[in-house]
Amino acid sequence: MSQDGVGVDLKTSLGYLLKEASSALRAAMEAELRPLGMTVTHYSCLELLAQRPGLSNSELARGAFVTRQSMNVLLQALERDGFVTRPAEASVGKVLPTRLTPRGRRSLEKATVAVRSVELRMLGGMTQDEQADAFTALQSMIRSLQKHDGV
Amino acid sequence: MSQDGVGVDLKTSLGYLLKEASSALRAAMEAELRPLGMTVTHYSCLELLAQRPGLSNSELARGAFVTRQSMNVLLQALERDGFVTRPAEASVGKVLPTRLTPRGRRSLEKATVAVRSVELRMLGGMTQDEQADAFTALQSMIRSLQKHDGV
DNA sequence: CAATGTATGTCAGAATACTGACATGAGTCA
DNA sequence: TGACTCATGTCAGTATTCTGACATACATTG
Repeated sequence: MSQDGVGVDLKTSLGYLLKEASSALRAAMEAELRPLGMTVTHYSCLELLAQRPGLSNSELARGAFVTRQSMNVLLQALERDGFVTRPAEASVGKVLPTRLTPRGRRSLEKATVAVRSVELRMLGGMTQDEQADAFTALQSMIRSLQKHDGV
Repeated sequence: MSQDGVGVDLKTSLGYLLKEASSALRAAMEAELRPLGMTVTHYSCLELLAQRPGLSNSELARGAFVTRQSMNVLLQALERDGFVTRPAEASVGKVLPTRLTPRGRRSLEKATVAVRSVELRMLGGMTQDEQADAFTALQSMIRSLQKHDGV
């Protein structure tokens, strides 16, 4: 467990730290959602739909950071289990707007409480200013990374 | 694509932003590593070994944020392809210290250049102070999240 | 010394996400 | 109008990671 400074120290890399924080957050969320029989992607999908009803499969995929193929199988399962509904045919184009059912909304409510506790715990040791700094820093990173490849 | 503020705005959630940044970073890294025939986990493993030779399978798994089972299959592939070596038997306990081969080191060098360019791009739009703020903020989040479950 | 707890390496099966590919609908432009 | 580009939904197969389980090795504790 000793640290021999051969080359770059991973612990000084913002990229590594970013991955570590994201991984810790995901693990904490999964631990909270597991008792509810929900995965993080599952929850993300429902939360997105609650905030923006009528999102399409592709839009949900982008919002949950998975491929549209992955989101598609998830949506089929959610539809089969009665958490969401999609029209059988598209009214315009091929886009099928998705909406939460009452059951989906109830399921989401419990999950939201659990997830919010995780986020609050994560922010617990930070001042308001530190949170604001982190916010702008993360936005800056995202912007820089997206600049290069596409979009 | 319009934003109706139904409930919590995901764009104001630090957790969501964290996931977005991490996802963008991973995507950018994968885009750079793909031409080299390498995945992010693959690269992480090699980088960890370069910095701390002799790490065990479990230690590598924790460092790369995957399970030790996942790291095990990766190590078997890396060993088969001659990038790393592990002793046939443990000298103490069950721990098998892993080391890079010259071939593994050469492979890592190319990858490091690619990955470093991504990290530099990510930090491009930030001042030194902003980077320091982000660093402490991320560390704070990690600490808070780890406090609750284990360790 | 024996019992317990913790950590490791590994195998097997299941869950999840991915890449590749195709057809369809909408917008653009000559 | 017709050719082209782009985005979407979806199917199929592959790849990766995970969970569960087991045997083993060390440390601790009575």
